[in-house]
Amino acid sequence: MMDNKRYYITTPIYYPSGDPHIGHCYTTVACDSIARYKRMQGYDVMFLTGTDEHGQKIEEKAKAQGITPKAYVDEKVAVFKKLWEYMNISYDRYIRTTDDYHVSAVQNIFKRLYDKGYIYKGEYTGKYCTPCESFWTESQLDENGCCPECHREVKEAKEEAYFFKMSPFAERIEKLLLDTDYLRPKYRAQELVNNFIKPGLEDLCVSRTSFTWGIPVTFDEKHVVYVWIDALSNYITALGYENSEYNDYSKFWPADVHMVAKDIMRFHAIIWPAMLMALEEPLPKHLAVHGWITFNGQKMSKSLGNVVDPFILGERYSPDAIRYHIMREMALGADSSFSNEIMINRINSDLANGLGNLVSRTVAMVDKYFGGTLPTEREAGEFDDDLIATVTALREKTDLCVDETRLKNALEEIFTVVDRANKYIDETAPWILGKDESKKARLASVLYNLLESIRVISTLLSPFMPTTMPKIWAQIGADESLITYENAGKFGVLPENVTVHRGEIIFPRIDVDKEIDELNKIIGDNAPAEDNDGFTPPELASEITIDDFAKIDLRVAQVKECEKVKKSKKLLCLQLDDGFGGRQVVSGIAEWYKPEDLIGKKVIIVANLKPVKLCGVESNGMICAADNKDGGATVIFPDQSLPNGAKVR
RNA sequence: CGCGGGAUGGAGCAGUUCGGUAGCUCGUCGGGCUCAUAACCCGAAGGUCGUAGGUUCAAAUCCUGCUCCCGCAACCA
Repeated sequence: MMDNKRYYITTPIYYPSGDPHIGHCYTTVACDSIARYKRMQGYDVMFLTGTDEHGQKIEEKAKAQGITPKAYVDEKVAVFKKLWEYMNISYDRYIRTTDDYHVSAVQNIFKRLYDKGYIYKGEYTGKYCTPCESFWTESQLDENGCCPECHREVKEAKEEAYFFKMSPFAERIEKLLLDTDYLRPKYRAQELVNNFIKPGLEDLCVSRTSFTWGIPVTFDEKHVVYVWIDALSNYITALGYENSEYNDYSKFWPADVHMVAKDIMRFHAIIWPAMLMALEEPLPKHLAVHGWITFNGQKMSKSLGNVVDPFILGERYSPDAIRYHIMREMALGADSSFSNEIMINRINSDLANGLGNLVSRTVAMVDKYFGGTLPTEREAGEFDDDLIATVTALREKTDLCVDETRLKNALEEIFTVVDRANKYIDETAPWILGKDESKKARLASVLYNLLESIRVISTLLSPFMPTTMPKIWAQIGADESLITYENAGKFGVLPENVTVHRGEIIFPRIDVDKEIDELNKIIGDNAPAEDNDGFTPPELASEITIDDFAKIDLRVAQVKECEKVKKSKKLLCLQLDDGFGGRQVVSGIAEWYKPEDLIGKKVIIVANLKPVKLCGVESNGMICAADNKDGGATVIFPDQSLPNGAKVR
């Protein structure tokens, strides 16, 4: 029987190209809460987290700091681990993709897939910058279509690379997504199938020769294993798959839950199952996808200066309050907006006013009316049954929510009971009972029922707030041996003559206005130094000669017609009078300009740009625009009196 | 017509599978209480359930058109 009680849950392995922020906390805290809950239920839990430490970006970051990639990641990993310690994350194992056992395991996996014929050698085509010896994808190129590093021209080039065959698994993956409850929330499945599987699964490029900070392919030393196989296999190598460092694979695989944010859903929903299918290994049971934490409605980003530093918040409100807020706001699949105001209001209303105050007033009454120790005489009353029924039914409800990774709902259920208990105090009015010597037994019953309610609530809450709940147990006089999952389903566990210990206020109330001011100040201080009213000019491109400039033919032209390109959000299609009989240009400015804003206006165009097709529409040239400080673009409008076709120099 | 999700009192959400009194949290207002962290309890106001039609005795819920938002993809010369 006990053999079945195993639970394996993972966070993604994070990419340590910067310091961790509250977004990393989100996934990790969720997993930690589930892991703790499962342990409480008696499961043998494996909770894995770690870091994905290879790749070009790390290589570059390290180079910029003049240190080795390993030294760079060592430093970052220390910060991650410090944060997890601070947030009281109870991971059982921490995997680093630079760990020796992982490296050799990945090499073995790569070789196995090669031997099975699922990996083959092919050619990778992309944009190549000769001076930098680097390949770039279209989207990495700079605004002129040049190398993002040196801003010189790139050319189409090919390099040999290894590819992983995805197509043999398309049908099985489609079934996995549509017909099983693998993906949570499931409504994302249709989108994945339509976008990636129906058009035909493309083979995946799984090796690179353009950088060296990676796991070498054993049978072809020029190549390093690209992120997919390296990173995704962490979930099994950490259990000892293809290595002898650990020996838990047969015990814990398949995983019960992989928790990920939506930006990496695709890899976990399609590529990871395909890899496992190729290896002929069982598939994980669930992939739980959550949204991002947005800050005041915007996605958090360093350049906006709105990255929330968990250490700062934790210092002010305690890590448990942060944990609570994150989990309480988190809905599976959807983004959760984070703002200082929402967080503080939540902490105040739920933790301070609701739970904290319930503990405080209950303990205070036991103190006041009985000197801290309840007498053993009891007298039942009319509201008891309802309270007891609500409390004893709670465990089953939270069990269900946790199993379905709906942590928000689990917390909602628990706080419904907090409210019920607060109401019970009003219903029974202990302060009136306290004035009547003959009602002492009834009063003792009321207070005992409250202590028991608090015991159950705090037990079930302890996976979510592991630091604070023991403080509550101490106050209500609950010996920790009584704090068990078993007892969370029962009423009447505390000794009849329980003694309480009034202590510090568990969740202090926060002054909203004052705190928001101070937080804004802190966040302001953390934001990058701003000049130009928030606009930071990009670095200058490398020097060119007048001859180089002469290669660019800039002309004045007038917009004759303009319309949105259908199937595109950002493109406008413009018919221009360029003084040479007209031309059609497509420009990515639809987000900032309506067609009617532009008709009749003169603009400056790059007239000798090679034509391209965008979204199927031909574009002959480009319209000059400047980045504005809102992150948008502002078209450069020359004087309306200039003739069409006039050269700009 | 690329794919998918959504629009419900001031804010954030549930309800839509299998039509039948529109519910929750926060906020606002009024009342109560005093054990407690100016906390707690009760009550009230506030919604043409995006829009236009259709089916029905009855539609937030089913069907059709439209508008707007979001995500994915594409693309952003």
